[in-house]
Order: sequence, then C-alpha cells, then structure tokens
Amino acid sequence: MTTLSEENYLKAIYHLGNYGALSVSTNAIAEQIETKASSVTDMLKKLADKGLVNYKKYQGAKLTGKGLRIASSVVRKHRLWEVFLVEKLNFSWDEVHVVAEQLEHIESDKLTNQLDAFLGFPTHDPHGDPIPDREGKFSKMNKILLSKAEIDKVVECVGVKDSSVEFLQYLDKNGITLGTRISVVSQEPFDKSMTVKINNKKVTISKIVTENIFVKTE
Amino acid sequence: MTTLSEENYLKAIYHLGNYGALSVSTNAIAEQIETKASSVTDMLKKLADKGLVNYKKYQGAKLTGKGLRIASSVVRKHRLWEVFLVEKLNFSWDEVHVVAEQLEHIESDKLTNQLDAFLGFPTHDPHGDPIPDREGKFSKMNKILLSKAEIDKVVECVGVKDSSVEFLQYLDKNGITLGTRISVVSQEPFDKSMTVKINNKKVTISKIVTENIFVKTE
DNA sequence: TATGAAATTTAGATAAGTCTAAAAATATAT
DNA sequence: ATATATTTTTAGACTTATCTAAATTTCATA
Repeated sequence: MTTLSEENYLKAIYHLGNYGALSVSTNAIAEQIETKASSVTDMLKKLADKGLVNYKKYQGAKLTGKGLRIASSVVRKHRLWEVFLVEKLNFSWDEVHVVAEQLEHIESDKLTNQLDAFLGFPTHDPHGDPIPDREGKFSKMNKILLSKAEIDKVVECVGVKDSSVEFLQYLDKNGITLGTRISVVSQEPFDKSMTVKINNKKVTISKIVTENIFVKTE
Repeated sequence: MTTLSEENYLKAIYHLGNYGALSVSTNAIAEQIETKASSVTDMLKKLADKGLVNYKKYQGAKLTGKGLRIASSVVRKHRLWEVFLVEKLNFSWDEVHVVAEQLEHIESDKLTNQLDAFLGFPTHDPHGDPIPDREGKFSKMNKILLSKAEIDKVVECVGVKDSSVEFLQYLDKNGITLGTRISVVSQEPFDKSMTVKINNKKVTISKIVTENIFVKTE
C-alpha cells in the first residue's frame, strides 16, 4: 500500500514535526532525506492525494491521522529491531541504525508484535529513544542534557541526542553507554567542558559532548 | 549493488536450475516470477551485463559464479529467517514464507551470520529444505517421497515438496509436521492412496499427498 | 525438410521516483 | 514599501521495471 519511499518521507515528517504535531517545510524534508526540494514537492503531492499528509503549496506538510499511524509504525519497527540487534545478536549501538533502516520497512503486523513480545515489550531503543506501542503512543522520560546537570550530582545516561556512529564510538571508548552512572565533578566556566567520574575514573569531556548525552538524576 | 528485483530473478534461476547448475528458459522464469516473458528478456540482458548470468538469445540463462553467490545468499537468508520466525516468534510453518520473502533482501553480512549463530547454525528450514552456509554449500539429505516408502516401515517426515499454505495447513490438521513418525500400513492399488498410522491414529491419505511429503527411513 | 506452433525477443508505452534549470511565491532588510 | 534573497514549485528529462503487440527464432512433426 505505501512504498518504501513514501514511508521514508512520512518518517522524516514525523521526526521533524515533533512526532507529527507540526507542519514541516519542503527544504527541511529535503535535507533530512538527502534529496532535492523538487522531489519533495512531487512526493508531498502524492502523499496528499493518498490522504497521508495535509499539504498546501508553499506552506509545508503535516501528517494526517492516517499518515501518523504509518509513520509511528515505521519508527516502532525501527526501534524494536534495534533492540533485537543489540540484545540478541550482539550488535553495538553504533551498528544498528543502518540495518534497522532496512528492517523498518518489513510489512507484517504479526512479526512486529511477536518481536515486541519476544523482546519483553521494551520501552526504549539502544539510544534511549522511546518505542511507540501498537497505537503509536509512548512514554516520555523526564531526561535532561548532561550539560544541564548540577555539580556533585550522580546521574544516569538514558539516551543520546546525536546518534551518529562517530559519537557513539566516542562514548564507547570513554565507557559511556545506556545505564552508565556519571558523577558530575566540576564544570570549567571558560569552555563549559565538564570533569566527570565514570567507573571511578575521572575524565574531562567537552561542551559538545555534554550537550548530546541525555541523563536522569537518580 | 543488486536490486530487489534482480535478486528475485537470480533466486528463480537458482531454484529452477537445480541450485544454479542448469540453464533456465525465459518462460520458466516468467512463470516462476509471475511476470511476462518480455520482462524476463529485459532483465536477463541486464543480469548478463552485470556478469551475474550467462545468457545467449533464445538459449536461456545460467548463473555465473558471482550470480550463484548472490542467489545462495538470498536463499540462505530466506531460510534462516524462516527458522527464526518458527523457533523464536511462534509462527507456524505455513505463515513464514511471505514474511521471509521480504526479510531475504536485507543486506548485512553481520546480521545474517549473527542470526545463524543465534539460531544454533540450523541446517534445514521449517519445510525441511537445506540452508546454504556462507559459502553457499549445504548438505543434501537422503530423503524419499512418502509414496515410495515400503509397507510396514516406520519413516520420519523430513520435508515437503509442496510448501503452499493450503498443503501445510492440511498437514497440520492431520498431525504431520517435521519429525513426525509415520508408519506405512498399506497402499490401495487402485488409487495409490495410503493408510498410515500417525500418533497411533490410522488415517488414509491420497496419492497426491504422499507425493508431496519427504521422509527418511529410520 | 518444410511448415505450423511455441518460445523468445524487439519496439514502443507506462508508472514511480528522481534530477536540473527556470519560474513563481514568500520572506527579509534597508 | 520595494528590492533582493530565499524558498518552493513547475516543466521537462532520465532510469528502472514493467506491460502489450508485433516480429523473429526455434522446435516438432508430418
């Protein structure tokens, strides 16, 4: 019913538009999908014809209920497969994304729901992102950026903002993964770098890193 | 590198040409893929250009080494996923094929090989068909058709020839699955139907059924 | 070995998804 | 408020994979 290409557009609009809540501009979609704006215009017309987005020329597009359902399902599948790859097949968290990009398009409700059960109904993927349930709903965690954490507190890593391979491998190298406890020792006022204690080892991490790790206070 | 469509053609040539050993006719491929002969001709030219088949006009096509490697890999993935669906996600053997048709095209050597390990390196899929290893090799079982089994022998179901949903559901209804022991009681000379004992219950099954069940003698 | 039937290929058309270049609409800044 | 820059859309072209209809080749057999 929906092609691979259509699903990728819906997913992009979902992510850029705050889980389908906002209208998204043509250029924003083009950048996300790494395609040309003219291609996006063509696709938006098609998605509008199919009743999956509301689209007004020059005004961007927003998911309809139907479009939101499909986008949620794709994201649900993506994140469930990520959990599967990490928990069952020993993938590391920087390897899962590219494979999940393929697996997210497999069409079988039974497969998705049985996989969900097999994994024990996980609520978050290996990067800490929430997994939508069958109805597209998910629980938001009250997480903050590490950069906003208070000095002397102990926090737990619950997610990442940047989930590029490079960043995830950097975190691995520094012993940071989901669930890692981080004690905030001090922050340098000059460059906003932070000294933290991880597994009883003191390390200093730059501002940009602290702004890409989500934590919750204990 | 190879598209979904190309992979499906290679797979068809693999199956029809006895695991890549024989040349396969245009019409045979067309029937298998449920497409028109003219489409097959177009695709064979493309596959020949890519060095995946040897193709001579009006002579059919045979897989090259490169084509065989790709076809084996697709079949390997198909059958591994079938095992996964049955063993881990509680699919029944008549439900797995359509989903595996999608999963077989996922491209990730790591995924395939980790999945293989996760499943304990299975040698056969849920229909009794052999699973090629990384090199495309597989062990042939010395199986015979139930119709050829001797009277009074006890045999074990090790595969099916027809793996359509209808046939598999028929087998389920009659308590026959992989590993089921079947005692051959008698065969009616008139219509070649067979009376067999399954789980101590006598049933009579028609000729066509006996010709679609593979068994091995104990 | 000629001839009709069957199999196969060619030619030309179509649909999906993409692109470039140009035109049109909207936003920004003096 | 008007010129300029940015964004978005349109027009036309290209690729992949498919189709129908017509032409060609091979096969079977009389």
